[in-house]
Amino acid sequence: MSSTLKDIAQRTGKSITTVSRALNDYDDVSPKTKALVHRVAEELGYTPNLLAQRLQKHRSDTVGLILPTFGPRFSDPFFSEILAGVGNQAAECGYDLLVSTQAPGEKELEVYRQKVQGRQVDGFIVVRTRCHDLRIEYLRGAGIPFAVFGRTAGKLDFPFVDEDGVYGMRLVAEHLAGLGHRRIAFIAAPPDLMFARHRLEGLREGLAMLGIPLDEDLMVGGDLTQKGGYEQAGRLLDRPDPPTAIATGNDLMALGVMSAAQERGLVVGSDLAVTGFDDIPLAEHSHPPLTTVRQPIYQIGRQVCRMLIQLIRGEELEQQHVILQPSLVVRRSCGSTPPQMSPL
Amino acid sequence: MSSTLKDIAQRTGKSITTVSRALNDYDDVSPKTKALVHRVAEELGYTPNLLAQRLQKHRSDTVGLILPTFGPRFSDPFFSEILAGVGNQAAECGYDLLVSTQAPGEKELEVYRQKVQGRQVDGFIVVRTRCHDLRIEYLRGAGIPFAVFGRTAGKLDFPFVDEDGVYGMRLVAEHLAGLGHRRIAFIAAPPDLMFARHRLEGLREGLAMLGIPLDEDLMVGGDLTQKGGYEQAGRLLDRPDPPTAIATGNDLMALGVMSAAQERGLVVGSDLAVTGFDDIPLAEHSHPPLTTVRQPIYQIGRQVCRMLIQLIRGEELEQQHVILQPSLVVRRSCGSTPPQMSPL
DNA sequence: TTGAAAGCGCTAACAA
DNA sequence: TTGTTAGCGCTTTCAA
Repeated sequence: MSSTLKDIAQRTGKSITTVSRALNDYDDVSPKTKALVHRVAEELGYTPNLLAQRLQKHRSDTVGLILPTFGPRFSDPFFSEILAGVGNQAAECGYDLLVSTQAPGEKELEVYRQKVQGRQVDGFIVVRTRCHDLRIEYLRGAGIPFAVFGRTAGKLDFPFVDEDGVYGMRLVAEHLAGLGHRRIAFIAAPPDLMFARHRLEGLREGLAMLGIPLDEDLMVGGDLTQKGGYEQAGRLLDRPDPPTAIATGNDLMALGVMSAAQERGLVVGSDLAVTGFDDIPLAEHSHPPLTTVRQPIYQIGRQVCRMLIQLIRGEELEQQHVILQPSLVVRRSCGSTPPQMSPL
Repeated sequence: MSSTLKDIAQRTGKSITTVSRALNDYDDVSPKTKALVHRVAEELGYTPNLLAQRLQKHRSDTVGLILPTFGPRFSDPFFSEILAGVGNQAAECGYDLLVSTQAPGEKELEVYRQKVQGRQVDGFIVVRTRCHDLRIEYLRGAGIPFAVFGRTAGKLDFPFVDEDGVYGMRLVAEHLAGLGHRRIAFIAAPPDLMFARHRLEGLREGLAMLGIPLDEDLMVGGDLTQKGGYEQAGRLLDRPDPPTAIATGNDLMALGVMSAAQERGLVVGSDLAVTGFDDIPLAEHSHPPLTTVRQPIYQIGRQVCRMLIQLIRGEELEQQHVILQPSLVVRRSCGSTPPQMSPL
């Protein structure tokens, strides 16, 4: 059914070696032979057995990506976009993408180990970093190439791309303050996630710089889901002294916040300001459209993947560390006039 | 850095063969030798080279999944859930998952071919079927195992799992009719997708059975995105004779419909009924919570993957064709009282 | 310009 | 119970 070099060798009367070299376009093969070999290869529908090639070359031409996800009802746009970015970049460079989903915890490192030891991947992409990230420690120790989306609290001696979450949330703080808000709540992302820390820090700094008092009771934790945002917002809004603005650590939670507010008869944009972070596609067409901080996840995915491949190939990295400046996307969830006439 | 059978053989003074058999727990190896080999393997941190194993075994222990996605701003919860389902099932069975994203079109089959010919995968999962699906024709012709989420308009001589979209939309029709709606619009999914056809058919049948006239002008096409739903709903609502209910071919579009309605000052649930299809996580916490048809995507992903693996292993399939009955999830977007007290 | 031979790391048939 | 031999499909010295 599937032909090999041997088949071509037999048909052409050449040796396997010659066939191999002809196919790989070595210049020590006569043009005539090359043409012959190529023709026969075509006829036979030859495709190299990548497994064999890889065994011999000691590379898998595959990058690994393990999505740190929880449970069956998993549907974080962040992962979709990062996957598309990494996947497309890998494909363009001729690499395969090996994907796994594995919740953070005990078994997580085992999966990394297994893929590394079994030589199934040439390198890893790590996404959604934790402050102390065992995955990174493991990969560093294993001496295998890896590139990271995000930073950690420890030594940043690895290649990464990250967005400047501190700056992003400072923009939010300024925006809300500029609109006159003084009681600002924040539904943060889980504190073990590094980006959560940055975003929280950015908000704190921003408010401090503007001289706006910060009520610790209004700083609550969230789980990144719409449901989580909904629940936390409910609690915040049901307080005797509810906030006038609720900022969140990601868009999904912001959508939940809006639902909770609307359920209570509040008009988002006038009775309550809401902001998100990420600018997922859903943010643009929510009601009202969500004011948020734009993080080009897809592009970051591509860039991290490109970094990794350069690393694998032993090329010099143009930049070892990339920190992107996010921008505020003002829509209508804070009641300010959006820059465009219509959200479309 | 990484040890091989040879290393263990040298250290133990045994032959490579014996080591291999000891490690694979053959019963023609003395317990003593086994123990020795295992100990040394442990010491050396031995992990088999999967590439070598696979070459020799003529299997890749990998299943392929190519997400038929469009463009960079890709974020369809459908894909996230199917990915999680397939991925988890594959992992449980000891299979790797090779993922690609590739928009439908010219180059699509090339990607399938490449993975098949290169022996990179033992089989494929096909998702989001088209009425005439070239991917399926190719795989059928290539004689490689595959299992499908969805059906086609052609001969159903392949293993698949699908949901009964006709039935699902009939439930929607009944629900809306029961609430008194007579002018019902439908924003369909792209007509080349098989599930789109089923759902449209279900709505038509349902309305016909109930004796409700169907206005062809209210049957419009959508692109599965929230934005698409938003735009189409805008047109429908701006008509001189707008519908009182808008059903959609998937949840994402329904969310867009709600935005468009709310932007026009309509109250979803009283001024306008909206329904979706899929029951993605977002549907539960939208505002108002979305009445939709529940399709257990994650579970289907698992099941399709299990099927494929059985096929690969040459096991008998319990069922070649599975069609699941979806159920209506009544929330508040149609104004009916939800069955529970609160959406939580 | 070409081919023989070795080897990547592993498994399996066959002998001993 | 163990080792020898061969081979998966490919690439790469090294000689011819």
